[in-house]
Amino acid sequence: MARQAVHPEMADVTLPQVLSALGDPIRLQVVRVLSDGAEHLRADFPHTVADSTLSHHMKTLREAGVVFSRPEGTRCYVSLRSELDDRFPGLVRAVLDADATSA
Amino acid sequence: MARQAVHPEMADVTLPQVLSALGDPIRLQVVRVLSDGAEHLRADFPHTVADSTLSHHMKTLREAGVVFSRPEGTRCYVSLRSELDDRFPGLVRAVLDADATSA
DNA sequence: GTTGATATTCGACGAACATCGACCATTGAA
DNA sequence: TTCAATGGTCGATGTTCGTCGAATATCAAC
Repeated sequence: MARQAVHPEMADVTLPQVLSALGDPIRLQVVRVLSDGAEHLRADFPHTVADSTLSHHMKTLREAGVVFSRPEGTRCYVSLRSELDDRFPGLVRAVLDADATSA
Repeated sequence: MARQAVHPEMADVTLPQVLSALGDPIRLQVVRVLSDGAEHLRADFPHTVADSTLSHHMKTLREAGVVFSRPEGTRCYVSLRSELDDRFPGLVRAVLDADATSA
């Protein structure tokens, strides 16, 4: 993969930014996959869009402080950023619960 | 005001739609004002944008099932839609709490 | 009626976004 | 040292979004 791991400081992350990032069906689907707390690879995420498009969504989630990307070799392990819960306690949980009960 | 009351069925409201609606600073500010559970008038909302712009944001919130508009005379009373909490339990509360603790 | 207050709609604009295909960068292995 | 695999970046394109001012609709009060 190309370099890069631009993760913002949690203090710089705003609530509208986070909600906006979660307010897209594909990105929400990504977060749902990550909700088990484990690291996941590209293969676990939706193939409903082009790879480049998914990259874009990942970038959005990363820049909103929602996910953490850890490159390893040619792979890229993605997980939820736990610090997000320090900044906005209970928020992600509430969103995931809402997502689960609305299915 | 022009006749209007396009409130969607709660069942048709999607989570991304709600999150997207809340993912804007001005709309979030509106929801914060409404968080006391009471009805509010235009005058209570931010004057930082043009009236027409605020109308637009109100429409977005209405169509996302977040707020309820009740015209009365020339006024327009706006409040949070309580059914939203039936559809996505705890969501709005979590967002408002996150908003409060991040200030 | 006419006027004034209040809110929505309309038409327009630039900015931001989602999407794609094509290309580039990094790495591990043949 | 090539090569394939993985994933990120770039440029283009069409769409949506936030914003405004102006026009319109509604109602109250005179």
